[in-house]
Amino acid sequence: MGGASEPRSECPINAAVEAFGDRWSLIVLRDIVFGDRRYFRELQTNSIEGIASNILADRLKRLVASGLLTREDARPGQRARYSLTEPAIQLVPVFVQLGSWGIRHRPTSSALNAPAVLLEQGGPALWREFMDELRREHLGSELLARSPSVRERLNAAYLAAADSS
Amino acid sequence: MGGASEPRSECPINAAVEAFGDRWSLIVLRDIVFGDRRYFRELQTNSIEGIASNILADRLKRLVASGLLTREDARPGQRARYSLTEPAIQLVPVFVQLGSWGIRHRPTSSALNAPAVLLEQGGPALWREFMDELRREHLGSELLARSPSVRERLNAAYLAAADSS
DNA sequence: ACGAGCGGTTGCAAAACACAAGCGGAAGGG
DNA sequence: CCCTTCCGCTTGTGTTTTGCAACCGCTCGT
Repeated sequence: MGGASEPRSECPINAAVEAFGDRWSLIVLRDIVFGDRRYFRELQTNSIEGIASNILADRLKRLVASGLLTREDARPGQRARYSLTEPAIQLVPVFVQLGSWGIRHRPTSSALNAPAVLLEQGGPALWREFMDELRREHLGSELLARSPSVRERLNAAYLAAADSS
Repeated sequence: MGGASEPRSECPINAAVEAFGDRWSLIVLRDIVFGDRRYFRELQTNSIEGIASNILADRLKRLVASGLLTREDARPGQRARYSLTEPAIQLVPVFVQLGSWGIRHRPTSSALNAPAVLLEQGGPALWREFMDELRREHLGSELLARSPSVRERLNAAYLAAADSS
């Protein structure tokens, strides 16, 4: 379980696939990035896809091992918080493109689309703002300014779309 | 085997994960898009990750079933050509972001990086040009202009990087 | 008739996945 | 103290997917 076992190739796309190319890793990361879930139970019980606890435990371990998440302490029996690392935060553009593609080419819910639409329309400037926000929340320095956050706007778009549907 | 079995959710990101979120689908598509491989044996024997023939057969079937590829005829014993569909061509921005991420955050080969770097620097204008090129090659209308193609430039970049390493 | 090339299939073992149940530690209340 | 609740998982079971190697029927050029 310990180690990265020989990459299949040195292709950057293959590297990405090896890091999170399975049916759950991106879903977990999505819930942390967009859903602001940072604890095991939160991730499990609020999962719309219904992830099983053993799979979640395994993915969290792997994502920590591969440097996409960090796990903050917690002695047994206590809440352990997961945080995004800089590499994980830089997945935002990947998520945006995946979301844009999904909206265009698969049947999806307009409510769940709303955040993706907003990010697409906001363009790279909005992505960067969101990434800065994630850095503030996940990489120390939890202080700093408070204007309506990008995630709050994304959630507002979701709720508005959910209400009207 | 026939049908799309109930999506786990209507989230656009989940839709993308369900369509090609496994260890091989994106690799196969990458080889078709960037490597210009359109036949089974080409895909199998030139695969740098070494895909097994049964996995390749299964992925091609699935990608056809989910509308990302088309398979042109071929009675048994004859070459069957696979072509990208419009949804698959629109994965180019996804590939670009995955490649950018891989370069930045994983150990990769500078030769295999070169095309990704070029696409990143070229920006959306170059992506669109490449997508138009793919449309010409894969969606009928195989005619039209001939300036040095984007893929040729990507390959040139790869070869240059491979030589000097 | 023959060999090479074509797109696969088959069998088998190992790994990953899904589902349900349970577990030891910690925290809160009576 | 005891009891309940919540915490992050682990365990056990059966099913599905993967990886590896061998093999198959067909067609085409010679």
